[in-house]
Amino acid sequence: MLAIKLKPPAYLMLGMLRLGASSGYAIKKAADVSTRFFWPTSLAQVYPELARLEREGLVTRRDDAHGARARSAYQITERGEAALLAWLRSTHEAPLQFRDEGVLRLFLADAIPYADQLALVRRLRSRAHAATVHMRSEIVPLADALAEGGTRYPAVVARLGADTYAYAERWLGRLEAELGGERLND
Amino acid sequence: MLAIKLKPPAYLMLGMLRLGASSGYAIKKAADVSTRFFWPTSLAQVYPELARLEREGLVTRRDDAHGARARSAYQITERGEAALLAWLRSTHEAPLQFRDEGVLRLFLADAIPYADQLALVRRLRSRAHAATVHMRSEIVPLADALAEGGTRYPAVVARLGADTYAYAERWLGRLEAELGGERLND
DNA sequence: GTTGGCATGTAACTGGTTACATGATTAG
DNA sequence: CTAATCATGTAACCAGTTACATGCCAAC
Repeated sequence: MLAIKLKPPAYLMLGMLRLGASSGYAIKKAADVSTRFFWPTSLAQVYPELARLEREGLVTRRDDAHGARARSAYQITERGEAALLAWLRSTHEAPLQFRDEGVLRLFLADAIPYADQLALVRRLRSRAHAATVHMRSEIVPLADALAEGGTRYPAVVARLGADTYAYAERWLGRLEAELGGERLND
Repeated sequence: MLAIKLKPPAYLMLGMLRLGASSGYAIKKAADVSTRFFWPTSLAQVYPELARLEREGLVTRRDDAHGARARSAYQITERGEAALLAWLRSTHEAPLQFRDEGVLRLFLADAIPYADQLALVRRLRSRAHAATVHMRSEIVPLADALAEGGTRYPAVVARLGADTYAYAERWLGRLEAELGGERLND
């Protein structure tokens, strides 16, 4: 069988279909409360990508209108399933990449006086705190509910995210304390 | 004074000029060993952006040829310095965003059998391990050398990065152990 | 003498976002 | 009745990367 190479957003959509989402809109909604933190998605990506997947026979589309409101219900095909599994098993790991304006600021913080440095660190910590709280209170419970149906990895990932944010929060808290004590770069 | 709004790559370049890089090439080289992990940059971004900064009077350019090899030496102006400081002090925090194919795979790992899940987790852990080692052995020492000259935040950021990768590594190690013991989703 | 690093720049492309455009259904 | 949400799609734009193009200088 020919190996099908797709980009990550395509696998995300195949995966969401497998998890029960059927319309493009539903895929986007599901992504917003789960993969958003490590793979954000917009509707303008979802619809064209679904059309492409249909052309390639990785999903099938059927009409699923609700009253007069049009809706398409997509389903993953065997070919689609095979492509998804092959990707999940492939050993090639893309290097992690992230971009963050906050950390960039911190990197350049020697340019500003002590009080501003301290304020910056505080802001970064409170941002990490907000992220931790949000993950723990909003995302983890949803993922845990899924886990009861046997789909466990969303909960694993939610917890990884929440814990990592919490770690960053503690780390920045320690930095703040050190700065407070030491009067670095006044 | 008119508030100048620039995008993060522009501030990165202003900051690198402040830290002693003078040519576009040098900025790119410096970014590759420091900001790469939270703000990667390519030469095709650096040169046009420097030209733009010069047009806006945030940097000045002078000729700095080395023999017959052309080179431009840039310097941050007072206006440039002011713009950088204003950005560093501004309270608005852009939300952290990162994209990672590895975590996306983990999120969808319920689709593959137990052995493959375990292999995936192992790969993610070893990737985190490699990142930790690289940061600790390559990046942190360079940043520490800078710190002796009084520029301390690059070392702070390098340590934050190294520690966070190490945390992820431990976390994935625990997950691996749990999976190994529990035979989740066989 | 030849390889690798220094040095600058542009063109084409890719991946992704925001804004636009439209309309139905449902919950308050 | 009206606001929010469901639902689909396109067009324009933006940020960033890769590939191309060129050539000098230093080290081995």
